[in-house]
Parts: sequence; structure tokens; C-alpha cells
Amino acid sequence: MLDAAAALFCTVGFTSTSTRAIADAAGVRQASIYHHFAGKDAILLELLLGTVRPSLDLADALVAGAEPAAARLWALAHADVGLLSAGPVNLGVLYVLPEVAGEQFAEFHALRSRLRARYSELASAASDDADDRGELVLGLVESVILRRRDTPDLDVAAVQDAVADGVLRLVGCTPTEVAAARTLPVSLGV
Amino acid sequence: MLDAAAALFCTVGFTSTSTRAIADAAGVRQASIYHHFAGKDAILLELLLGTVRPSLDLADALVAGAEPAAARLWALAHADVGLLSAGPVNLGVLYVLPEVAGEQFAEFHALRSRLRARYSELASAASDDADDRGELVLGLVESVILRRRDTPDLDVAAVQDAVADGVLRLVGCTPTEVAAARTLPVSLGV
DNA sequence: ATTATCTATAGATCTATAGATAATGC
DNA sequence: ATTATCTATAGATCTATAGATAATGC
Repeated sequence: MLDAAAALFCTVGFTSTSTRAIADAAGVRQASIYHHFAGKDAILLELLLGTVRPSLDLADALVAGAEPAAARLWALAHADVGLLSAGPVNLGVLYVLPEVAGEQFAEFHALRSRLRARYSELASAASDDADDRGELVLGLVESVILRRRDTPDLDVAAVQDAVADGVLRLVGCTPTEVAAARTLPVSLGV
Repeated sequence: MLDAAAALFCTVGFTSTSTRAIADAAGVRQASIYHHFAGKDAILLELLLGTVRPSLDLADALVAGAEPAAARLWALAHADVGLLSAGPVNLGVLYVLPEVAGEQFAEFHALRSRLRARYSELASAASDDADDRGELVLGLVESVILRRRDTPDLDVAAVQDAVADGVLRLVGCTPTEVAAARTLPVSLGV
């Protein structure tokens, strides 16, 4: 049911997807949706939480790590790009839906805020500059959402490397520092 | 009518906005919409084209410019962040709507493809590296869409500078080169 | 004459609930 | 006994068209 909804929300759109369409794709009757979810909003919330929670768990672990900050930031960006690029559908597009601005999705926004804070912490630790570049860095990572939309068949591994390297350049690392961070194994990374 | 639709599409959502809601906001009757537009899709297309055309015009002009590539890239990123941040509503969110993937919006996608190509040209010219970093650069620029969504009251001028600087770091410019590119006036820039 | 707007409406949805029936777990 | 599913439907939309009326341009 969640899988069916995810596929429809990401291709047809959230509001364009009727509860009947979800039910048909999931092989149940329309009314059965309401036994499991309060409504379409609840389905969307569950999908959103499912995408941000793994990122936040990893970010929490990496922030507490002992490796050089640049290496941890590289690992986080690399993993998040992987999460956003993986899966049969581009769930990231759901972040941007105007409908998601509503109060019903406060829990999702709270988690995403925490993820943003983790990026800021790592970016500051890895940067020589005083500016907070966490926003820029998260922006570059999440730009794979639009990128995947434009080019559905991305070379995921290549994009992961390119974005993670770009993140380090963005916070001010020199090419030498970037190369060092990539080769350094981060125990908790992916 | 377009303004009313823009505001509703960006806040309520595209499919959630009925032709009646647009008409009410514009102060006309629901049926009158159909005298000016074939339907809601046509309104959305017009809005999308209106956001990408100014960017593309400037990009075309800058690609043909004679200033150092880094300065031209900085100016383009700066201006595009301004365009995406300006205006009463965050029109950029419309780019990501699943509904926009359809064939009806081919003209928009064609223009956006050309803009992407311009970014690639400038990024290659400004970079010492062989990789095409145009995608990363455009991604960083467009990340202001999500950023504006999370923080509606951005300091536009500060974000413009921060993103444009970030773009140059992304293509491999040193801090000295970045500083040089910012101070150099680009005749066609904004 | 042309363009813009209006009223009224056909026809097609869509959400969410009520109430019945089947399946499952203790 | 509880959980999951079903059928049927009320009530509320929503889009797009037909046809009438007003405003505008030559």
C-alpha cells in the first residue's frame, strides 16, 4: 500500500492520486485504505518520515564520530545522495510539494530541521571559514532530487562521489584535503 | 489571473487548486478561465516559461561575453538566485511537481535543458578540472528553491553572494580567484 | 464584428463513512 | 474477540461546454 502510494505520488502527483488509484495498485478496495490510514495525508507523512529517518540516524552517528570532520561530512553526503538516488521512485520530490507545508507534516519538518543542524555542525567543523555553510551543503546534496528527475538513469556511484567531493570543495577544502577525506574509511559510513 | 494562479499553485498545490479558486482570486467567474487558457495545464506552462526565459536570456548573453569565465559564472549564479528568490511566491517549487513531467510541458523542459547546457559551458570554462560540473553548479543554484521553502524570509542579497561564491568553489576556484571574480564587474550581469 | 464575460449544467470524479462479512489470534 | 476487508452510498466537489449577454474596436 505504501509502495503503491509512493509510486503514484511521485509520478502522477499527490493530489492527482485518488485513494481509489492507490487501492487499485495495491490490490484492495478503496475503502480498505481507511482501515490503515486516517487518509492520504497520513500515507504521505509515513513516506516522508521513512526517507528522512535513516539520514538522520546516520548523521547523528557521524556527528559523534572521532574521524576528521571532512571525512565524516564526505561520508554523510555520500550516503544521503545514495538514499535519495536509491529506491524505485524519486521520493525526494515529495519534500517540495506545496501540500507538505501544512501543519500535519510538522513531525517531518522537525526531523529535517535536525538533519540540517547536523550538516551545519559537520560543515563548520570541516571548514576553515566562519560562515555557516550547512545550508549550502545540504542544498547541494538534495539537488540530486531535481537531478534525478531530469535524468532518471543516473550513475548513482559517480554522482555520490561527485557530490560528496563538491561538498568538501564547498566548505573550503583544497583538492589535497578532498582526496585525503575520500580515502579515509569512516567506520559508520556506507 | 496568472498571479492568482501562481500564488495558489505554490501554496495550496497545483491539483488542489481548482479553476474556481483561481477565478475567485482573480475576481472573475470560473468559466471565464477557459476563454484565456485551454485549461489549468496551460496556465502552469505559462508560469514555468516565465521563470526560465529570463534566466536563459541572461545565460545566453553571458556565454557570449568576453570577461573571465569565473566572473561570468558568478554573475549568472548571482542573478539566477535573485530570480528564484524574488517575486511574491516561490515559483521554483513548480519545477519539481510530478505533474510537470508530462509531455504538455516539453517546451519548458527544452528551455531548461538549454539553461543547463549554458551552465555546463561556463563551468567548464571556469574550471581547471576535466569533469563537467555544470549539473552540480545548477543544482546548487536551484537549491535556493528548497531553502526558500524552509526559510521564507531569506536575506536574498546574502544568499546570492553565498551561493555564487559557493559555485566558484565548486568548480575549483581558490579563495583568491573567488574574490577576484566577485569584484570584477560583469557588464551584462545584474 | 470580435472579444470577454456571465449563468447554468452535464458528467465525472473523489473522500469518508456505515454496516456487513470474512479472516485471524488467543 | 479483534482485525481486515468488502459493498454501497451520501455529499461534495471539479472540469469543461453550451448558449446568452455585455463590452470593445474598427
